[in-house]
Parts: sequence; C-alpha cells; structure tokens
Amino acid sequence: MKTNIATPTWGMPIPTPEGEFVARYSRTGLCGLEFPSGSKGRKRDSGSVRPPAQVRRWHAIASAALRLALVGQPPKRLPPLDLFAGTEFQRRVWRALRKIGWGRTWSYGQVAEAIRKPRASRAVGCACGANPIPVFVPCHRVLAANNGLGGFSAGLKWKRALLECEGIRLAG
DNA sequence: CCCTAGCGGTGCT
DNA sequence: AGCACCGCTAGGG
Repeated sequence: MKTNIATPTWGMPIPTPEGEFVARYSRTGLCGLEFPSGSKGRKRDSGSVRPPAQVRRWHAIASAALRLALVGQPPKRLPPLDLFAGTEFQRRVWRALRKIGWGRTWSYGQVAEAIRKPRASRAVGCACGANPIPVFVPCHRVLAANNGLGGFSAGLKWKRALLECEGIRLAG
C-alpha cells in the first residue's frame, strides 16, 4: 500500500553532455530524476520561487554525482534520497538495488531473493520500472537471468549506456 | 529459436 | 472481489 501523501517538490535541471536531466527534490531529499526528454524538455518549474538553500546544496551534490556517473566514475557523494513514495514492496526492492555495487549486476531473480521473496522476480521488474531515481538507485544493474538485458523505462539505449559507463559488458 | 505455464504486485473496475 | 497488465523464470519442444 502506498503510504505517503503528495508533497510539493522542486524540479531543477542538470545539464550534461548527454542532455538536460531534471532532478526533483522534496523536503527530505532527492525524490526523482528524469532523463533528458527528447523534445526540449521543460519539465522544470521555471517560474517558481527559488528553492531553499538546502535544496540548492543537494542539487549541487546530485549534479556532480550525475556528471561523474556519466563519465564512468562512481559518485563520491549523494544527496539524501527520498524513496518514501511507493509501496512497501517497491521500497524493499529499491533498497536492495542500492546494495548492488558499482560495475556489478544482479538478475531480477537475485533481487527477489535478496528481499526474501524468491518467486517475485517478475514483480521485481515492475518495481524497478517504478524506480523514481534511476542511475542513483541503480535499476540498470539488474539484468534478466538468461543473459538478457531486461527492460528499462527510459529506454534500453540508456540502460546500455549506463552499463557501459560502469564497464559492464553484456553477453552477446 | 520458440512456446507455455506459473509466478507476485499493482492499478484499474 | 475480479482481472489484465508486466523490466521474469524454468522447463520443454
């Protein structure tokens, strides 16, 4: 069951060589990361008030971390992650994802085992798809069991790119 | 390669 | 309550 209520968020752009990401912040931390939208994304709130100092600090950390990740280096620091939006199951999956080390991969089934729901691999895939903070919550490190790539909500192109950043080579 | 059955969570009626 | 999705998996042609 979903527990939390909608909280106001700030959306702030992160320009990168790969395009402009958008980070979203709640009052407890980074709560979302959006990939560059093909059509000149303007999802950030351009007209709204200046975010509080703490949000700006988090954003500086997140921006640096993302840019590092995109050039193949593990981020040194992350802002606090607000992963509260989601069901109990999804939160368990997202927490497990954060234990997958840089440059490593698990299968959906292994994630299912890690959260002690060994037969829920398919549901794990759905929870990965609902991950609000891709890259930092590394759902891209989860692959299908038979050397398959699995899916990726932002498109498999991005999944491949992120894996390549980490030096992960895919079978076939 | 293909197909099938079984699976668990989620979001609709 | 029921039902139709799914970023899955194992097993069998």
